[in-house]
Amino acid sequence: MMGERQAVAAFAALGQEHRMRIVRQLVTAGPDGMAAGMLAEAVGVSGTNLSFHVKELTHAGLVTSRREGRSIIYSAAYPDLSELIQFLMRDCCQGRPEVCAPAVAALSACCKETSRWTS
Amino acid sequence: MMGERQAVAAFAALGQEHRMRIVRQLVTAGPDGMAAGMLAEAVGVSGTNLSFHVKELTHAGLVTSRREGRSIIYSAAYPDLSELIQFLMRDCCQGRPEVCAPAVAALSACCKETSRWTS
DNA sequence: TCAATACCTCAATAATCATTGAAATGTAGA
DNA sequence: TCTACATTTCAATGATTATTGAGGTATTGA
Repeated sequence: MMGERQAVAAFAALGQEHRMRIVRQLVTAGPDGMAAGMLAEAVGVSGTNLSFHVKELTHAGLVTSRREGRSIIYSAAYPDLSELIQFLMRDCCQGRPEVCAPAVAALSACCKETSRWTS
Repeated sequence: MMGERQAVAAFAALGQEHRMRIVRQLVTAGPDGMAAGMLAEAVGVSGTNLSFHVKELTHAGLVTSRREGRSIIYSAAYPDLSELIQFLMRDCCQGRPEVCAPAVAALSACCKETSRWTS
């Protein structure tokens, strides 16, 4: 389960325009991920700069990588992203369920087709 | 609806140990909020420092304040927190519902007593 | 093995952020 | 009005963070 230290690191990582875009790009790209070059172009940063930000995201546990030929492929760390969300939710509910109720409602609608996941 | 700019600002605000604690403390404290002095002690920072961080959180839209006698009372901005969560959820679902399904499951369990909120 | 490609690491610089203490503001009660 | 109290503002300092360019490493195909 995700601790405060780790959650703070993850939020700090997401609190930067380019890193937020990188994560969103990778989440959209899906489990197959994207090569560094493509990702840099999509996000609009130099290769060097992408490398820096991706390393930050990797340390925060939000992104993983693998080599494939002469490319390095980055992917969103789906399980860790999910845990971060759960961390935020868990805290938001501390005695105040009315805070996250609208969020869970929106989420339920968004994920309706997978509502068979029930635990 | 929350935009990227605003979400980045909110995440950046949460990506700092003391600010994260301030927000959690206020969320736990409920809508009645907490006086600055109490909050500073609870979080473990000086009054001056609390003032700085609370201002950051206010700019990020995560905290609101009101004067009450000679105290200033801070409260969590529940609606904005909820929107931030929804922003994260919305993005996590872009074509990949399996990412947030575990989170929504955990959330549903946590907020079971308010499941009458259905939109 | 050579040259080209795709990325990364390192060091330096500029920019932003966190913390502190001193001084100012606004509020309440005598 | 005077004093105590709660909190903020300001200026200065040190600590992180972001970005860049130069040079390095791994992989591929000729």
